[in-house]
Amino acid sequence: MQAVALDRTFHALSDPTRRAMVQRLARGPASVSELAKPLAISLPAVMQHLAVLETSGIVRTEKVGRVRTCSVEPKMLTLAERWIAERRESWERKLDRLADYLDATASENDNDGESK
Amino acid sequence: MQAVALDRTFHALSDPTRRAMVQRLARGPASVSELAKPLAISLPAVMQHLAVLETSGIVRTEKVGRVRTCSVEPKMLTLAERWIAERRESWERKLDRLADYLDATASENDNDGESK
DNA sequence: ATAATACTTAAGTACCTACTTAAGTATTGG
DNA sequence: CCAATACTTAAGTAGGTACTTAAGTATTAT
Repeated sequence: MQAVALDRTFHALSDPTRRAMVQRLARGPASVSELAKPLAISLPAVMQHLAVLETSGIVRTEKVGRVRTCSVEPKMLTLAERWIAERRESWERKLDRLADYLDATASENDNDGESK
Repeated sequence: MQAVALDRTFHALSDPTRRAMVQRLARGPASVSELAKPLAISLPAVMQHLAVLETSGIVRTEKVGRVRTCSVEPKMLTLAERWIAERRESWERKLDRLADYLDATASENDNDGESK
């Protein structure tokens, strides 16, 4: 099962600083210090957030020379997105069937009719 | 901004027990004890998870007599789903533009041609 | 070679989470 | 009425999270 992957992905996205980092990276790759620049926290704190994002699989990083370049890895985003979408759609189908049933019941009452 | 709502929603979804509860509720409303039955934790623990889901807005509950009935509230699911989808799509558009650019560069090298 | 840059590691602190057991409060069936 | 049911509240505990500052280690520019 992929439960642990979802745990990590949703946990990673539950922090506003990490979401800001993902938002920045959605525009394209960035170094750690570029990522840190708009944030009002220390660089080690940024590193810790980055580790959470990387462990979850949302972000991939590669170090060349002294610069670590970070980029989005969309697979995990897609996994999380689909988990939500599937439950939401299941719920909405349920609602639709209920509406259909209520409509059917209402017209039965309208003409007091039964098939057969 | 809706940052706090996203914090709470993603946090709520980051726990496997809470996701199991959402999954059950996606099939239709349930009482607290129905929700608790398949889970290997105490009822107070289930209540605490339920409080997290309710505070996040993912689940709505209503008490009638001694039974509290829980159901999915899809608005917050949609909000979270769209947050992910927008960043993923932004990243994918970026990749597409890069691919286009590389294609264009490649054909320039093929025929060494420039328009005009 | 020296110094600036770009991270990285370590260690400590204040809160937050998920869980437990024990003891409650309403409702409802016999 | 009395007891079973369905939750609810309270309090405690073990472990996790998000930060901090201080002190590193590589790389690159002068």
